[in-house]
Amino acid sequence: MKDVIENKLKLRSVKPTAMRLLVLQCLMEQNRALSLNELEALFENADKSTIFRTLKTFQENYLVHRINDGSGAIKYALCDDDCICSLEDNHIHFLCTKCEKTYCLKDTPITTPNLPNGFRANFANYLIEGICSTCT
Amino acid sequence: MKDVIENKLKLRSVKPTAMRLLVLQCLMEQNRALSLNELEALFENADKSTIFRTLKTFQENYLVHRINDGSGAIKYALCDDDCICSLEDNHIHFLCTKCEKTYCLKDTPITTPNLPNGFRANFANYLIEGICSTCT
DNA sequence: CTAAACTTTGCAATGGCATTGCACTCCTTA
DNA sequence: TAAGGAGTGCAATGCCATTGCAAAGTTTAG
Ligand SMILES: [Mn+2]
Ligand SMILES: [Mn+2]
Ligand SMILES: [Zn+2]
Ligand SMILES: [Zn+2]
Repeated sequence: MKDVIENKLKLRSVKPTAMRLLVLQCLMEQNRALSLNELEALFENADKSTIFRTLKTFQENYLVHRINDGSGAIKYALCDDDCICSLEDNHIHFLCTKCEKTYCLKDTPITTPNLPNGFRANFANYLIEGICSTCT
Repeated sequence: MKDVIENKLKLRSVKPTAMRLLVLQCLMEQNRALSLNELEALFENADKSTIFRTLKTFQENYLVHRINDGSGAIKYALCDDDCICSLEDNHIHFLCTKCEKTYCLKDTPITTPNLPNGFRANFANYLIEGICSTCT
Protein backbone atom coordinates (compact mmCIF):
# COMPACT_ATOMS: atom_id res chain seq x y z
CA MET A 1 0.00 0.00 0.00
CA LYS A 2 2.66 2.47 1.04
CA ASP A 3 4.58 1.25 -1.98
CA VAL A 4 1.78 2.22 -4.32
CA ILE A 5 1.73 5.70 -2.88
CA GLU A 6 5.48 6.14 -3.05
CA ASN A 7 5.47 4.90 -6.61
CA LYS A 8 2.89 7.43 -7.59
CA LEU A 9 5.17 10.15 -6.25
CA LYS A 10 8.28 8.72 -7.85
CA LEU A 11 6.45 8.44 -11.17
CA ARG A 12 5.98 12.21 -11.06
CA SER A 13 9.38 12.99 -9.58
CA VAL A 14 7.97 14.39 -6.36
CA LYS A 15 9.99 13.75 -3.23
CA PRO A 16 8.08 11.61 -0.74
CA THR A 17 7.85 13.65 2.44
CA ALA A 18 5.66 12.56 5.32
CA MET A 19 2.98 15.10 4.57
CA ARG A 20 2.88 14.25 0.90
CA LEU A 21 2.46 10.57 1.60
CA LEU A 22 -0.38 11.30 3.98
CA VAL A 23 -2.21 13.66 1.68
CA LEU A 24 -1.83 11.36 -1.28
CA GLN A 25 -3.07 8.40 0.73
CA CYS A 26 -6.07 10.42 1.82
CA LEU A 27 -6.96 11.33 -1.72
CA MET A 28 -6.63 7.71 -2.79
CA GLU A 29 -8.81 6.38 0.00
CA GLN A 30 -11.67 8.80 -0.42
CA ASN A 31 -12.82 8.28 -3.97
CA ARG A 32 -13.92 11.82 -4.37
CA ALA A 33 -12.67 15.38 -4.58
CA LEU A 34 -11.69 17.05 -1.32
CA SER A 35 -11.30 20.67 -0.35
CA LEU A 36 -8.40 22.09 1.59
CA ASN A 37 -10.59 22.37 4.67
CA GLU A 38 -11.81 18.80 4.34
CA LEU A 39 -8.24 17.57 4.09
CA GLU A 40 -7.17 19.65 7.05
CA ALA A 41 -10.00 18.19 9.11
CA LEU A 42 -8.84 14.68 8.29
CA PHE A 43 -5.46 15.25 9.90
CA GLU A 44 -5.94 17.13 13.18
CA ASN A 45 -2.43 18.43 13.56
CA ALA A 46 -1.33 19.46 10.11
CA ASP A 47 -1.02 23.03 9.03
CA LYS A 48 -3.34 24.24 6.34
CA SER A 49 -0.66 26.07 4.40
CA THR A 50 1.50 22.99 4.31
CA ILE A 51 -1.39 21.03 2.85
CA PHE A 52 -1.99 23.88 0.46
CA ARG A 53 1.59 23.80 -0.75
CA THR A 54 1.51 20.03 -0.95
CA LEU A 55 -1.51 20.24 -3.21
CA LYS A 56 0.15 22.93 -5.25
CA THR A 57 3.15 20.70 -5.80
CA PHE A 58 0.89 17.81 -6.67
CA GLN A 59 -0.98 19.94 -9.12
CA GLU A 60 2.16 21.19 -10.82
CA ASN A 61 3.24 17.60 -11.29
CA TYR A 62 -0.08 16.25 -12.54
CA LEU A 63 -0.79 14.24 -9.43
CA VAL A 64 -4.05 16.07 -8.73
CA HIS A 65 -6.37 18.39 -10.60
CA ARG A 66 -8.35 21.21 -9.07
CA ILE A 67 -12.09 21.41 -9.48
CA ASN A 68 -14.21 24.49 -9.28
CA ASP A 69 -17.59 23.19 -8.15
CA GLY A 70 -19.06 26.52 -7.14
CA SER A 71 -19.15 25.52 -3.49
CA GLY A 72 -16.82 28.34 -2.55
CA ALA A 73 -13.86 26.08 -1.91
CA ILE A 74 -11.71 24.49 -4.57
CA LYS A 75 -11.73 20.71 -4.56
CA TYR A 76 -8.76 18.50 -5.36
CA ALA A 77 -8.88 15.04 -6.88
CA LEU A 78 -6.39 12.42 -7.98
CA CYS A 79 -5.25 12.35 -11.56
CA ASP A 80 -4.84 9.14 -13.48
CA ASP A 81 -1.27 7.95 -13.86
CA ASP A 82 -1.11 9.03 -17.48
CA CYS A 83 -2.87 12.34 -16.98
CA ILE A 84 -1.28 15.53 -18.21
CA CYS A 85 -4.36 17.64 -17.43
CA SER A 86 -4.95 18.38 -21.08
CA LEU A 87 -8.33 19.09 -22.60
CA GLU A 88 -8.58 15.38 -23.34
CA ASP A 89 -8.02 14.54 -19.70
CA ASN A 90 -10.79 16.89 -18.52
CA HIS A 91 -13.88 15.07 -17.39
CA ILE A 92 -17.22 15.89 -15.84
CA HIS A 93 -17.53 16.56 -12.13
CA PHE A 94 -20.66 16.06 -10.12
CA LEU A 95 -21.63 17.97 -7.00
CA CYS A 96 -24.37 16.43 -4.90
CA THR A 97 -26.42 19.26 -3.42
CA LYS A 98 -27.54 17.02 -0.60
CA CYS A 99 -24.32 15.53 0.78
CA GLU A 100 -22.14 18.29 -0.70
CA LYS A 101 -19.68 15.74 -2.02
CA THR A 102 -17.98 16.17 -5.37
CA TYR A 103 -17.13 13.23 -7.59
CA CYS A 104 -15.00 12.77 -10.68
CA LEU A 105 -17.02 11.10 -13.41
CA LYS A 106 -14.02 9.84 -15.32
CA ASP A 107 -16.15 7.47 -17.37
CA THR A 108 -18.12 10.42 -18.65
CA PRO A 109 -15.74 12.26 -20.95
CA ILE A 110 -16.48 15.81 -21.96
CA THR A 111 -17.71 16.29 -25.48
CA THR A 112 -16.28 19.59 -26.59
CA PRO A 113 -18.89 21.39 -28.68
CA ASN A 114 -18.26 23.30 -31.86
CA LEU A 115 -17.36 26.77 -30.73
CA PRO A 116 -18.20 29.95 -32.64
CA ASN A 117 -15.72 31.01 -35.29
CA GLY A 118 -12.38 32.11 -33.91
CA PHE A 119 -12.82 30.61 -30.46
CA ARG A 120 -10.26 28.04 -29.37
CA ALA A 121 -10.60 25.81 -26.30
CA ASN A 122 -7.73 24.96 -23.97
CA PHE A 123 -9.48 23.74 -20.88
CA ALA A 124 -12.97 22.68 -19.87
CA ASN A 125 -14.67 22.65 -16.50
CA TYR A 126 -17.98 20.85 -16.74
CA LEU A 127 -19.81 20.68 -13.44
CA ILE A 128 -23.17 19.03 -12.94
CA GLU A 129 -25.16 19.61 -9.79
CA GLY A 130 -27.79 17.20 -8.63
CA ILE A 131 -28.40 14.24 -6.35
CA CYS A 132 -25.87 11.46 -6.13
CA SER A 133 -26.63 7.76 -6.06
CA THR A 134 -26.27 7.36 -2.31
CA CYS A 135 -28.50 10.37 -1.60
CA THR A 136 -31.31 9.36 -3.96
CA MET B 1 -34.45 52.13 -25.35
CA LYS B 2 -35.40 53.02 -21.82
CA ASP B 3 -38.75 51.42 -22.63
CA VAL B 4 -37.13 48.12 -23.49
CA ILE B 5 -35.33 48.09 -20.17
CA GLU B 6 -38.41 49.00 -18.18
CA ASN B 7 -40.37 46.34 -19.97
CA LYS B 8 -37.81 43.72 -19.07
CA LEU B 9 -38.28 44.65 -15.43
CA LYS B 10 -42.06 44.76 -15.65
CA LEU B 11 -42.07 41.38 -17.35
CA ARG B 12 -40.42 39.96 -14.24
CA SER B 13 -42.38 42.08 -11.76
CA VAL B 14 -39.32 43.94 -10.52
CA LYS B 15 -39.86 47.57 -9.57
CA PRO B 16 -37.82 49.90 -11.79
CA THR B 17 -35.57 51.87 -9.48
CA ALA B 18 -32.81 54.09 -10.80
CA MET B 19 -30.09 51.64 -9.88
CA ARG B 20 -31.91 48.70 -11.41
CA LEU B 21 -32.41 50.51 -14.68
CA LEU B 22 -28.75 51.41 -14.82
CA VAL B 23 -27.47 47.95 -14.02
CA LEU B 24 -29.84 46.31 -16.44
CA GLN B 25 -28.86 48.73 -19.18
CA CYS B 26 -25.21 48.01 -18.52
CA LEU B 27 -25.74 44.29 -18.82
CA MET B 28 -27.65 44.77 -22.07
CA GLU B 29 -25.01 46.98 -23.63
CA GLN B 30 -22.03 44.82 -22.87
CA ASN B 31 -22.81 41.53 -24.52
CA ARG B 32 -20.92 39.53 -21.98
CA ALA B 33 -20.92 38.47 -18.36
CA LEU B 34 -19.78 41.04 -15.81
CA SER B 35 -18.51 40.71 -12.29
CA LEU B 36 -19.63 42.82 -9.38
CA ASN B 37 -16.35 44.72 -9.49
CA GLU B 38 -16.62 45.33 -13.21
CA LEU B 39 -20.11 46.70 -12.76
CA GLU B 40 -19.03 48.88 -9.88
CA ALA B 41 -16.23 50.30 -12.00
CA LEU B 42 -18.69 51.22 -14.72
CA PHE B 43 -20.62 53.51 -12.41
CA GLU B 44 -18.18 55.53 -10.33
CA ASN B 45 -20.54 56.54 -7.58
CA ALA B 46 -22.65 53.51 -6.87
CA ASP B 47 -22.22 51.37 -3.82
CA LYS B 48 -21.08 47.81 -4.32
CA SER B 49 -23.57 46.33 -1.92
CA THR B 50 -26.42 48.06 -3.68
CA ILE B 51 -25.30 46.56 -6.95
CA PHE B 52 -24.93 43.24 -5.21
CA ARG B 53 -28.50 43.39 -3.93
CA THR B 54 -29.72 44.54 -7.30
CA LEU B 55 -28.12 41.52 -8.92
CA LYS B 56 -29.56 39.28 -6.23
CA THR B 57 -33.02 40.59 -6.97
CA PHE B 58 -32.42 40.14 -10.69
CA GLN B 59 -31.26 36.63 -10.13
CA GLU B 60 -34.25 35.70 -7.99
CA ASN B 61 -36.50 36.93 -10.76
CA TYR B 62 -34.67 35.26 -13.65
CA LEU B 63 -33.36 38.47 -15.11
CA VAL B 64 -29.75 37.37 -14.78
CA HIS B 65 -27.89 34.15 -14.15
CA ARG B 66 -24.64 33.84 -12.26
CA ILE B 67 -21.63 32.20 -13.80
CA ASN B 68 -18.78 30.57 -12.00
CA ASP B 69 -15.86 30.93 -14.38
CA GLY B 70 -13.12 30.17 -11.92
CA SER B 71 -11.76 33.69 -12.10
CA GLY B 72 -12.41 34.25 -8.42
CA ALA B 73 -15.32 36.58 -8.97
CA ILE B 74 -18.81 35.50 -9.96
CA LYS B 75 -19.98 36.86 -13.27
CA TYR B 76 -23.54 37.94 -14.06
CA ALA B 77 -25.20 37.82 -17.45
CA LEU B 78 -28.62 38.60 -18.86
CA CYS B 79 -31.18 35.86 -19.14
CA ASP B 80 -33.41 35.47 -22.17
CA ASP B 81 -36.94 36.72 -21.69
CA ASP B 82 -38.33 33.22 -21.42
CA CYS B 83 -35.55 31.87 -19.19
CA ILE B 84 -36.41 30.16 -15.95
CA CYS B 85 -32.82 29.09 -15.32
CA SER B 86 -33.69 25.42 -15.65
CA LEU B 87 -31.31 22.75 -16.84
CA GLU B 88 -32.61 23.37 -20.36
CA ASP B 89 -31.73 27.05 -20.08
CA ASN B 90 -28.16 26.33 -19.02
CA HIS B 91 -25.64 27.00 -21.73
CA ILE B 92 -21.91 26.98 -22.19
CA HIS B 93 -19.78 29.89 -20.98
CA PHE B 94 -16.44 30.83 -22.38
CA LEU B 95 -13.63 32.55 -20.51
CA CYS B 96 -10.90 34.06 -22.64
CA THR B 97 -7.64 33.68 -20.77
CA LYS B 98 -6.17 36.62 -22.65
CA CYS B 99 -8.74 39.38 -22.26
CA GLU B 100 -10.33 37.77 -19.19
CA LYS B 101 -13.80 38.33 -20.60
CA THR B 102 -16.56 35.81 -20.16
CA TYR B 103 -19.18 35.19 -22.79
CA CYS B 104 -22.47 33.33 -22.89
CA LEU B 105 -22.53 30.91 -25.78
CA LYS B 106 -26.30 30.66 -25.95
CA ASP B 107 -26.16 29.06 -29.37
CA THR B 108 -24.11 26.22 -27.95
CA PRO B 109 -26.54 24.31 -25.75
CA ILE B 110 -25.24 21.89 -23.19
CA THR B 111 -25.60 18.24 -24.03
CA THR B 112 -26.23 16.52 -20.74
CA PRO B 113 -24.39 13.21 -20.73
CA ASN B 114 -25.71 9.94 -19.42
CA LEU B 115 -24.85 9.96 -15.75
CA PRO B 116 -23.98 6.86 -13.72
CA ASN B 117 -26.89 4.96 -12.24
CA GLY B 118 -28.70 6.83 -9.52
CA PHE B 119 -27.30 10.25 -10.35
CA ARG B 120 -29.81 12.96 -11.24
CA ALA B 121 -28.87 16.34 -12.72
CA ASN B 122 -30.53 19.60 -11.72
CA PHE B 123 -28.10 22.18 -12.95
CA ALA B 124 -25.06 22.36 -15.18
CA ASN B 125 -22.15 24.76 -15.29
CA TYR B 126 -20.05 24.15 -18.36
CA LEU B 127 -17.12 26.51 -18.66
CA ILE B 128 -14.61 26.48 -21.47
CA GLU B 129 -11.36 28.38 -21.22
CA GLY B 130 -9.42 29.44 -24.24
CA ILE B 131 -8.87 32.30 -26.63
CA CYS B 132 -11.78 34.31 -27.92
CA SER B 133 -12.31 35.47 -31.48
CA THR B 134 -11.08 39.01 -30.90
CA CYS B 135 -7.93 37.83 -29.12
CA THR B 136 -6.94 35.25 -31.71
C1' DC C 1 32.20 14.00 9.31
C1' DT C 2 30.76 18.91 8.91
C1' DA C 3 29.14 23.01 7.19
C1' DA C 4 26.85 25.36 3.54
C1' DA C 5 22.84 25.24 0.46
C1' DC C 6 18.49 23.95 -0.44
C1' DT C 7 13.80 22.15 0.71
C1' DT C 8 9.91 21.65 3.57
C1' DT C 9 7.10 23.08 7.31
C1' DG C 10 4.48 26.03 10.81
C1' DC C 11 2.69 30.25 12.11
C1' DA C 12 0.97 34.51 11.40
C1' DA C 13 -0.33 37.78 8.31
C1' DT C 14 -2.58 39.62 3.99
C1' DG C 15 -5.84 40.30 0.34
C1' DG C 16 -10.00 39.53 -2.41
C1' DC C 17 -14.69 38.71 -2.76
C1' DA C 18 -19.40 37.67 -0.97
C1' DT C 19 -22.52 38.84 2.28
C1' DT C 20 -24.94 41.28 6.11
C1' DG C 21 -26.39 44.71 10.03
C1' DC C 22 -27.93 49.08 10.68
C1' DA C 23 -29.46 53.52 9.98
C1' DC C 24 -31.11 56.71 6.63
C1' DT C 25 -33.85 58.10 2.61
C1' DC C 26 -37.49 57.53 -0.45
C1' DC C 27 -41.91 55.89 -1.99
C1' DT C 28 -46.51 54.00 -1.37
C1' DT C 29 -50.65 53.88 0.87
C1' DA C 30 -54.29 54.29 4.32
C1' DT D 1 -50.22 63.58 6.45
C1' DA D 2 -48.32 59.97 9.02
C1' DA D 3 -47.02 55.06 9.10
C1' DG D 4 -45.06 51.16 6.89
C1' DG D 5 -42.22 49.17 3.65
C1' DA D 6 -38.64 49.12 0.08
C1' DG D 7 -34.20 50.58 -1.48
C1' DT D 8 -29.64 52.48 -0.54
C1' DG D 9 -24.93 53.61 1.57
C1' DC D 10 -21.54 52.64 4.73
C1' DA D 11 -19.06 49.90 7.55
C1' DA D 12 -18.32 45.55 9.26
C1' DT D 13 -17.75 40.42 9.03
C1' DG D 14 -16.49 35.93 7.37
C1' DC D 15 -14.43 32.66 4.46
C1' DC D 16 -10.98 31.05 1.55
C1' DA D 17 -6.63 31.36 -1.10
C1' DT D 18 -2.15 32.79 -0.87
C1' DT D 19 2.37 34.50 0.93
C1' DG D 20 6.48 36.24 4.10
C1' DC D 21 9.42 34.71 7.28
C1' DA D 22 11.91 31.99 10.37
C1' DA D 23 12.64 27.28 12.22
C1' DA D 24 13.46 22.44 11.20
C1' DG D 25 14.88 18.94 8.18
C1' DT D 26 17.47 17.14 4.17
C1' DT D 27 21.01 16.97 0.70
C1' DT D 28 25.55 17.80 -1.01
C1' DA D 29 30.31 19.47 -1.47
C1' DG D 30 34.55 19.54 0.75
MN1 LIG E 1 -11.79 14.92 -11.64
MN1 LIG F 1 -24.90 32.74 -19.79
ZN1 LIG G 1 -25.05 12.93 -2.21
ZN1 LIG H 1 -10.29 37.48 -25.46
